[in-house]
Amino acid sequence: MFNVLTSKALSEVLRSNGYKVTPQRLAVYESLSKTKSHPNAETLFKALQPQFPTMSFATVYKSVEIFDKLHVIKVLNTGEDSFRYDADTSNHQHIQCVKCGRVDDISLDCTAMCDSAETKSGYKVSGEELYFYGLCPKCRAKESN
Amino acid sequence: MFNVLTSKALSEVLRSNGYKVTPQRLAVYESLSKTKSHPNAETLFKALQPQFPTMSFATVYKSVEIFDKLHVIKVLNTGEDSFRYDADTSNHQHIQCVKCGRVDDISLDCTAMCDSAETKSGYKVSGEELYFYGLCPKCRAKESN
DNA sequence: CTCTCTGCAAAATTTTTGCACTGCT
DNA sequence: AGCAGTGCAAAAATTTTGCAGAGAG
Repeated sequence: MFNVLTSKALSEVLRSNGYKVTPQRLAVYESLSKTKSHPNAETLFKALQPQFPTMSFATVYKSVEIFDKLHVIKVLNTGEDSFRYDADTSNHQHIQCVKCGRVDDISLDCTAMCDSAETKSGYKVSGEELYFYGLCPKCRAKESN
Repeated sequence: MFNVLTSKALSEVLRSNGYKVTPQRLAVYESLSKTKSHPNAETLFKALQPQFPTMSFATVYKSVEIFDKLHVIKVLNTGEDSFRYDADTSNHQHIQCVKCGRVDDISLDCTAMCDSAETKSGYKVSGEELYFYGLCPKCRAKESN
């Protein structure tokens, strides 16, 4: 279901791939794994500021780049100007509110669709990114007022 | 199937929405509608250079922004650094080669999946963007050498 | 103790904006 | 003729890079 790593597990992944375990990297990952808001680099950076006043943007970007490379996070691409990040690497999709911009998780089975995509395209499909857009429950409620 | 506008039809859409019909806008749209390569702004700009040496990046961006607003093109978001554009507004999806980066069209029926997304999320779903990733036929052939 | 990582600032990239001039209607 | 559009350059926004000093293993 919800699939995030403990600090210990992350440390192990980093170490075994030749990356050093640093407080900054642990902090970036921990911050990401504790939210469901799918933050972008700026939001992530701001969230880390209070506890890590010296943390820099460069470190945030360098950290998520490594995490992405090691497949311990997912990079989301909702069509905004900046990327969002998700520590939950379980197979799931995302839906964004066209009004307030929030991004939520959904869990859909898309094997049939991927198979169909493979057949129709002639590609060897290795992954997919599905984004849905619409009005979130809260905005729907406001809308009907 | 493949759903692009003639210059005449585009002119009509522009005019009826209060936008002026200019050679640059027609050229940007025509260039987009004549390729299946889903170019980004830079590629589009370079393709237009020979015929329109004075064309600027600003004009390309301003044009596609209007086209997007009028729903006569689609903006693609494959996860690269820049956006790609597609003049085909028919209901279809995209697949990108993880090796050579090319983007191809696929046509899938995703009504069932959208319904499922709506039910599971509580959102009122109004649209979706599906991206598949894998090895294109050409790169598969090279791979097996 | 070595060598990677951090943090800062500067650079690179993509996209947007301001403004004088052009040209569509 | 009026006013939106173009084109240039400068600005903004996001991400990347270089490098000196800090710190993990």
